[in-house]
Amino acid sequence: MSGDLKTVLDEIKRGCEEILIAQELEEKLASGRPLRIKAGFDPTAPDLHLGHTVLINKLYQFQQLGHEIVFLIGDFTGMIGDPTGKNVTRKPLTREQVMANAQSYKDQVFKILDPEQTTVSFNSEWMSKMTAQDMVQLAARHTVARMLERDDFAKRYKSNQAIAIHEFLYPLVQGYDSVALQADVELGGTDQKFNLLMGRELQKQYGQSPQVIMTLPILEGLDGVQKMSKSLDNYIGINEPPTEIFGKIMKISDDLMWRYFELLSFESKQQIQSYQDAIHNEGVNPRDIKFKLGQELVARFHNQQAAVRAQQDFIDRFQHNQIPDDMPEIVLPNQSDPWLIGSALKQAQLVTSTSEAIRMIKQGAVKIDGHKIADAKLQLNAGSTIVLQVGKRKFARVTVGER
RNA sequence: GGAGGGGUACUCAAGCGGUCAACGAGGGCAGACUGUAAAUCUGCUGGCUAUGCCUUCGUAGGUUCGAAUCCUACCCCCUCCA
Repeated sequence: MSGDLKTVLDEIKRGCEEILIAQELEEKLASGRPLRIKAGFDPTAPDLHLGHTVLINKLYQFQQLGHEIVFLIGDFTGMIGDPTGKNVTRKPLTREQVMANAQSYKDQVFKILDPEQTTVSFNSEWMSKMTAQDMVQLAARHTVARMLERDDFAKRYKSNQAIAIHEFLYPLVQGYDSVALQADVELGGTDQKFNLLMGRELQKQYGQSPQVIMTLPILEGLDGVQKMSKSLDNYIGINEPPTEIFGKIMKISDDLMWRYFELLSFESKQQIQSYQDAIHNEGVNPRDIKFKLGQELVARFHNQQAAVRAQQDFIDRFQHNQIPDDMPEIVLPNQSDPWLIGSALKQAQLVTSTSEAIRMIKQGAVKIDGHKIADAKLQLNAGSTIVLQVGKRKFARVTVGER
């Protein structure tokens, strides 16, 4: 194996949980022809966060090496619903909905992927042409025993929970997609392993060279423990504003930073290693390395200029304790009684209730124009404009109404 | 169909007639320390122009001066038996 190929392989394997079969991947890469790399996605409306981009980054890597990416939207499989034990058959989305969601995917993933080298396809293209006979023949290629090897099926079967027959079709259809696409490699999350292997099996039976499967880990969220998800509110959305992305990156722990470097950064492994060395050997502040990660990600989802600004904003605000330039502008309506600080904070949405406002004041978290206040019954001067601050991050410029 | 057990704040989980806006833990928020990191320490963690008032312990009634706590009905969850 040439040294060059070895470096390529190293980067391809980076971050992967499992590659089956690694040997075959090496052979396919060594052949020199562009490979077809498949990854499947739900047809539901996407709202991508960094966790989702782990997989997309891997696709991008392949793309950089000149391979063909097939971004497969499972509009047909979406009707079935990936078996979880609770899912019933989902309502099929209308064509319009599918197309709208597909567009939304494109808007998001093309912040990473090169549209020129990406084929977006829908599995209804071939699946909806199948006759009942075709479907039966496809089903005939697999046994119930094999299906029951899948973890969640096995569990449910053992505990006497219902498994509807159509649930078996999900892996079959997903697997058949690989046949239809003649995929060389399929990427997926670790939870997709069974389905990915199904593709291999079916390809063998259809006389194709079986795809290599690569599973990628579920990214930990900002807490460093649980998986990144919107519902746990430990995520960084790729559509978030630059200062948010940058700020959230700065908030992660040092340990998690390296994990993010491995899975999210396009820096080479050597480069990342050199960062670690710099911290350990030269006493470089890890914060400054974190800056690089923040910069890279903001630049990816916005642009280089925004990245520089986000960092400067961060430095101004937190290292120099400056009040930021842009913040929500709130006008408190005129009223006969003077505005009390508690209601004003609530009105400005810096707290959710006046009770919370009073608690915050007691804890010394509230500042007016940068000066800490202690009086929970403070009255604001009618007609004045002030900057209210709660904690380190929440600001609002407030104009107090006349009496 | 029968027999038990249980539903308490964001989550888990005490409380089993007044001192309960409800122990404790986790999470979250804030303060200190920092590098807005982690770890650690401290405080807070129903609402309200607020030494008081209002609403909350599955739902609806009832007993009582007074109920998360007792009674009745209903709904939901779990376990065992058939």
